[in-house]
Amino acid sequence: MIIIASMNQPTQRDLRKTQLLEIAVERFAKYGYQNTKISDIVNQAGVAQGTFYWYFKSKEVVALEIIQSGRERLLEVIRKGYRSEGGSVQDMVTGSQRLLADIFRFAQENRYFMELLLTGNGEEEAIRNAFRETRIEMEEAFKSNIERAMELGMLPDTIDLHMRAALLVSLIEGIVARWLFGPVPPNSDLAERTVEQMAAETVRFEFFGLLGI
Amino acid sequence: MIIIASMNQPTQRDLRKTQLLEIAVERFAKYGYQNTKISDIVNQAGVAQGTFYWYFKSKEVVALEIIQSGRERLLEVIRKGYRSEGGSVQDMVTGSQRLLADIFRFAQENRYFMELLLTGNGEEEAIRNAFRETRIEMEEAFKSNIERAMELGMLPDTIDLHMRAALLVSLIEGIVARWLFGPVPPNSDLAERTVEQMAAETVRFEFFGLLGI
Amino acid sequence: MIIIASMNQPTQRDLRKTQLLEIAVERFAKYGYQNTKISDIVNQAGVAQGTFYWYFKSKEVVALEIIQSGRERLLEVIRKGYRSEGGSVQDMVTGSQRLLADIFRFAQENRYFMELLLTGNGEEEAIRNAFRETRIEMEEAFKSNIERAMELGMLPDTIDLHMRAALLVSLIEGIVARWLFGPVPPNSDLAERTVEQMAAETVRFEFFGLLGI
Amino acid sequence: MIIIASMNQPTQRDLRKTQLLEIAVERFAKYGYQNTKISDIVNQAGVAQGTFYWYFKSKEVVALEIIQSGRERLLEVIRKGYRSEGGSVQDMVTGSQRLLADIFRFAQENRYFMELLLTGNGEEEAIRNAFRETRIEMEEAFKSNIERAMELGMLPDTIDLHMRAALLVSLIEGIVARWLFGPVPPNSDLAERTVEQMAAETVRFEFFGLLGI
DNA sequence: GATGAATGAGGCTTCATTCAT
DNA sequence: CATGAATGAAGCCTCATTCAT
Repeated sequence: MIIIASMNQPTQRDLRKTQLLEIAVERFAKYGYQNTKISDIVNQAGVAQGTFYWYFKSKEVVALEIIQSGRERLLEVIRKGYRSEGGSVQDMVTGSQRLLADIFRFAQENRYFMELLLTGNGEEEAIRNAFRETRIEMEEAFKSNIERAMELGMLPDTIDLHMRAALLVSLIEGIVARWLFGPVPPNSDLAERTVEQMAAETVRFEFFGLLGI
Repeated sequence: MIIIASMNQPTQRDLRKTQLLEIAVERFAKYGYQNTKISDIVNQAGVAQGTFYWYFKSKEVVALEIIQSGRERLLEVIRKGYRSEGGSVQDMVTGSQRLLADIFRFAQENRYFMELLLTGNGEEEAIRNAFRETRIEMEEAFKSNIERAMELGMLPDTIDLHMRAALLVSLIEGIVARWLFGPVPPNSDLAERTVEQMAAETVRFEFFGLLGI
Repeated sequence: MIIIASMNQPTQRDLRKTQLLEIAVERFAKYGYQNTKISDIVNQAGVAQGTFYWYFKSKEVVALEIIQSGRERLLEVIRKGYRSEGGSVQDMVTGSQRLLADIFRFAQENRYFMELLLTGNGEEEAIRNAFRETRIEMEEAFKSNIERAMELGMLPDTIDLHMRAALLVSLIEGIVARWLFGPVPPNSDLAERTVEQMAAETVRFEFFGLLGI
Repeated sequence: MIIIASMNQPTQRDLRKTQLLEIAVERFAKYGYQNTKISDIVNQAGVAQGTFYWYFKSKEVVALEIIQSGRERLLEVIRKGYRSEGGSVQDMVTGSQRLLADIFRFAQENRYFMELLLTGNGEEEAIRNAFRETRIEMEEAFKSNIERAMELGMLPDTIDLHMRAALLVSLIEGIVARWLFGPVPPNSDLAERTVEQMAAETVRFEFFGLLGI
């Protein structure tokens, strides 16, 4: 779901633009950027080829608009994440679980954007960079959360900050990707899980590892 | 390094084929499958365009050969991994650390293949599938290791098997990708780590999570 | 300056049409007919794309209107040129100089039209023809002037009429083009000349050539 | 006629390239750069569209190659022009007539290139510039010839150097254009003239003007 | 084995023109 | 009168693949 900022009624123009963006993000995610032809998009939208260019300067800028919009919304979810000031370990776990649930929910509601973000690659330089930056910002957001927890003495310093952030984001990105887009082994039931189950199991691994309680 | 099976001396033909494969895997990884033109490959190799087609039926089969060769070698590394029959938790951790180190070393020595495997996407159906299958096989290999450990009572059953395997492979894939290919935040020192450091820190997170010893 | 024929006050409609014509002639001259997009014209005029088609049936007719209007005014200047009946050589030179000055002045005041006329080419058939015809009419006007002078015995018949007319018009067209639109060599001071200087020097060459007095 | 530099036998490659260049220059001259489609060129040559791009990077570079090649050959003709050191007026006239004949002959043998050079306009920036530069160089070549003659006292200094050069080149360019490409008035016999006639009549006007001997 | 010229389908984009409001 | 969204034909160029030599 892509939202066009506007105070009140979306105009006819907004609607058409949104339609094209949604078709684009879906096809980019499903078939890849390069395998998505402008003609595919406009055919699905039921408009002429030229119409696309009334709304977007080029194929590349559609992709960039999609990323830009998704990036902002995703980072907002993460940043309003941990707000906890001190508290017990249990508080931290609960807070983390809530954050993970928010992220998983966002991913579920923006599955094509997330699929693009997590698996997109091999496209033009500018697009590649937009993705990289988004993922870095995401990692930075988590890193500052972890940093705060370490300063409050809530986390041991057996593993260093950068590594922890990298491990944590790896975990989240990987599990979201598997949950929503696969690849998943034949008889795995991963795809059936709810947001809450995903959050609960992930947070347990996050804090306690394989040996966890 | 791509190896052509042949009983003895590699022939002239093998050498040229290997050269083309190596150039291809590097470019596929660096620029993506679709952004790699046959003309790029042959130019870099210093041969004529037509020569490529003497060695490969099509662009697609080069990719498939690359995946096939890498898949076999990677799975071998993983499968000869845990061999431990029972033993203490410490034994399990040590075994796991050794396995991780093997995987990291393999990734380092086959960085273009790994980059393709972990970040490749958006290419033709057949190639997409080959990657998916490889990653599933990888997850299955880990799953059977975890299963054995759970049967031996070495791991609590607070998290179910599939989820555990998914989380574990997410962790490994994500951290390898960040370590070798990025994206990595500006002042992260991740890229400088040795195989052994990576293995030690990852295994700690694997077993004990963020709160780990 | 393009003038729309109308008995009294120019209406709002005339003004808008004039504005569009002026923008069009300027851009046609500066960038060429084909490089001038309707969207460029309407953007510069600050109106919508569709508005253009309320005033003109097509892009081509704008060009034709421009040529038509310019052609009439230019020919009028030339035709009211030599009126001299007999007289001395000096009279002829003076008359010719006055005519040249008129032409140069017209060119200065209608520089975009003149640029189009003298350098325009490569556009659609109809437009090409309109230009050709205009230039032929121009040459015919000069030819009849020369003819009269030859009949009156004021010019020797060493060079034939057609050739003389062609040479004369070549001279005028070429020098106007260089004076107003270039290309002009780096340190040439041609562009700074006034109408009167241009006329004086050109008429001297016209009558006496390189060796002239 | 476009010539590819090569020591001996033109290769198959040279022949094809020459063929495409010749078709291109002809169509550019006849219909204009923008009205010439790559498909027109390749159809006329009887090859596939893609073949064009085996020889030229783009439509623009064909035009530039054409100009470059023509420019060099034209300037060579002009520069080896006046060689006369002093001498009588008659020598100067004779020399000039020979030079004009050379230029006219070149124009006749390279009519499409000349048509492009003299009437081409309205195309892409780079092409426009290439033409401008060529014409400036041409004027410079004439200017240095005139300058020498003035230094030797063979020409009066009633008209200044720049103006003289501009007038002279206007004359030549204009008369060549009319002779070979028109526009020419209905019953003009200009087009039938031989190189020698053209040179004789032009040189007379050049030195003596309308009143000339 | 190897070359490099040739092919041709197909993609992205432009832009004059039309049309409902 | 005016708007601006929509159209669709067409052009340039790319590139995997083929093929004669």
